[in-house]
Amino acid sequence: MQNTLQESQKKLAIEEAALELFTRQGFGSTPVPSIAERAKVGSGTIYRYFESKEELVNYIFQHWQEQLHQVLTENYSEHAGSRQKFNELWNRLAFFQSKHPVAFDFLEMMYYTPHLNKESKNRRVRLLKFLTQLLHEGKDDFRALSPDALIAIVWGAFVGLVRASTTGRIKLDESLLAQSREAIWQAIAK
Amino acid sequence: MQNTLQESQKKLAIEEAALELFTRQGFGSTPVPSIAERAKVGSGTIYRYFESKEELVNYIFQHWQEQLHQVLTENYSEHAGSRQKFNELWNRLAFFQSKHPVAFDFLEMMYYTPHLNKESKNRRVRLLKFLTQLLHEGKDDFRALSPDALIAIVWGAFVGLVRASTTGRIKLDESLLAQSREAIWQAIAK
Amino acid sequence: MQNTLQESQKKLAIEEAALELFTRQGFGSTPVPSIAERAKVGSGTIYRYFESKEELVNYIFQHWQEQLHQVLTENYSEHAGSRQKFNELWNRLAFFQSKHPVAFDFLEMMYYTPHLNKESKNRRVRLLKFLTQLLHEGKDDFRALSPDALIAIVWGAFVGLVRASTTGRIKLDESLLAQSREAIWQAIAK
Amino acid sequence: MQNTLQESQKKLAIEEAALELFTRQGFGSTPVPSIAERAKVGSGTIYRYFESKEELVNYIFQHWQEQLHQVLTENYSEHAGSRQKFNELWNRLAFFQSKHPVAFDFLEMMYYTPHLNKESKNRRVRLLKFLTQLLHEGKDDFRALSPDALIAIVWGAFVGLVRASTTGRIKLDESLLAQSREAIWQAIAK
DNA sequence: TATGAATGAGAATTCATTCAT
DNA sequence: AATGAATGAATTCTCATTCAT
Repeated sequence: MQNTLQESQKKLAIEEAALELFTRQGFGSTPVPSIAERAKVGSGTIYRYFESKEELVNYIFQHWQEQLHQVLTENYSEHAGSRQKFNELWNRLAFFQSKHPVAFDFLEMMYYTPHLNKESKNRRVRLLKFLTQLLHEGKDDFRALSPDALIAIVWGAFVGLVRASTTGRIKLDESLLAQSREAIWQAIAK
Repeated sequence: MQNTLQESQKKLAIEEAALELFTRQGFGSTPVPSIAERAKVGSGTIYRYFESKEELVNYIFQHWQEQLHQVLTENYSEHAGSRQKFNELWNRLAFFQSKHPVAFDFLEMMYYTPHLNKESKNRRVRLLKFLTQLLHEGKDDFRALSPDALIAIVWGAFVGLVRASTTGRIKLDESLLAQSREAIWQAIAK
Repeated sequence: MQNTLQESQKKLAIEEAALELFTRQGFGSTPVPSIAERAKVGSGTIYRYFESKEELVNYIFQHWQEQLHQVLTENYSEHAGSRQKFNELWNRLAFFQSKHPVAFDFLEMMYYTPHLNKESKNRRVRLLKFLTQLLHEGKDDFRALSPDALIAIVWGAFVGLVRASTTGRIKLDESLLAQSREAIWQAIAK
Repeated sequence: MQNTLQESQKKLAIEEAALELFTRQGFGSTPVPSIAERAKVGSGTIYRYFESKEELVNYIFQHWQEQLHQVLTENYSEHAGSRQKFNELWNRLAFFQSKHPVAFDFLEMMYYTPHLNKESKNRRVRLLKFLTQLLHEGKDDFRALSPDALIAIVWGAFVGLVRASTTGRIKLDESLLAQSREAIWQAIAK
């Protein structure tokens, strides 16, 4: 059985179940046996793939952080203007969130947690650095705020919309996404 | 011992310790005895004041949500314009966050958790309704987005800045606060 | 305040509450604070009168065993016949049980428990010895069984009737008491 | 491992240990870990088989009540006379008690306890109903007392003998059993 | 490789007892 | 004398992890 290119079905089921439960209940309130049950595997099986619950949560974090990284960074058109780059970024963020809403919440929730190890935190930092660089390149087009502050505003606003959608206060559809993209652009543009 | 006007010192110490630890480690990863230790009380003492760990977390949530509510809602000038109202709101948010940074993080983190009961969630909703109403009153001055969406953007951006500050990426001082207030205004203003 | 002849009201309230709760729930399932609550005293007060929960249960046992002893042994007519003595014994047992049903159950329940100390067990033995002697005196009138066996039968049958009455299967009134006295006499008489 | 016909060895060891300790010390004075220790299992194991300590005690009660029921009710000869039926009942009671002395004490002790649930109490009532019916069938041969009263007397006397044997006051051998059977017959026979 | 029964350390909670008032 | 808040050891129960099959 080819296990090089393709992860074991069981391992995937475990990751999927853990992602769901960690996100819904938090790391500390999620028993390993309940992950096993949801993944339809024995709880011993989890320990064939992951050394511990901590390793599991870090693995998942890194996996999805990587996915997010790829979506946000791949194939950026070099000669696009700041506005286009921003639109692109916003759209990709929305794309990722819509494809993987639970993973997005998970990443957002776990990053401020003591359960992540150095490497996991680094992965996040790496993405932030890319975004910083992106904004830095067009800095003349942006409000006189540090790239980090601009990113905090954009990212935070997006997360705010996602949360409001999760709690049912808004419906985050194409139209709202486009309108809010325009709104946030106004916030950061010079 | 005067216990009428003043909450028991022990109870306050417990609330304080629990706030800190829940925020730092999460509800499920915080053992009751560690709260007791930090509060410098016996662990049995916690159960004299709170029926369970769940009751404790809800009590703290409701207490701070109430504080936040007061800060954000008290004494609004009726005849202020939208811009002034927005500035006021932002400033108050910043004021509360700077006075009670841990409590702010706690509220932000716990609201999306299954550990809160109905009443706790209601308290949050009540605040959101107030903000909705505030924006609705000046709706002609705002971008054509639902009040809920506008709030999500403003609140989210603010939280984003706080988070970036917590992780050390930015320094959230008076100046940055003022600049970002201006930025977000541009996002929501018509 | 005279405390020599008369026990403190508080002490009596504690004994009364403990008797009730120990009997209903068992020694190990009765918290000291719940005794205090029922006795309407502070839980510290219990420890002014009794060194420990164990001392309390033994005190109560000895107290009621003493009462039972007195009722069953006082003023026996020397020149009564065996039948009359038996009737007298049965009637006194019934009298005590009807006056102090909870105490009777308590004594019956606690005697087979490891919570009683030597002295408490001795008190019971002393009563059994008296009864043995009583039966021994009239041994020619009784079935050829050891006094201990006869006592076991009589006492057991009485307890059986009390239990059936407690669970509501029978009504232990004068008439039934008299009839069963006659029945048991037939069991032990020669 | 064949687990269809045979209960798990561990479960049996737990039941056995709990039966012993509950009987000796009472429900409330028996810590779960001490049951585990006696059963030579980890204390967590107990909770794999029983949801709680309460469920454990009820399970054991129902199990042994069932055994007692079978012994006392199986294969009664339809055309036996009252005297023979009574002898049979007494002998079976003695048989069960001699085979399972601890279980007999346990049943006797627990029935008057608030730790049993409805179903457990019902099991006992079912047996009493059977006995009532048995006595009712031969009611012309018995003293003019309600079947429930007669049962209370017989059962109580038997328990009295068992208790006296437990405390070492008598030796409950074949001969004494036969003699006391005759004695009790005299108590209940017309 | 996969399982899930078993474990015991650790979690939440209770309670016998103490002690400051 | 009386209280009841406070305590921490003990109790019930959970769960991360192991291991025999």
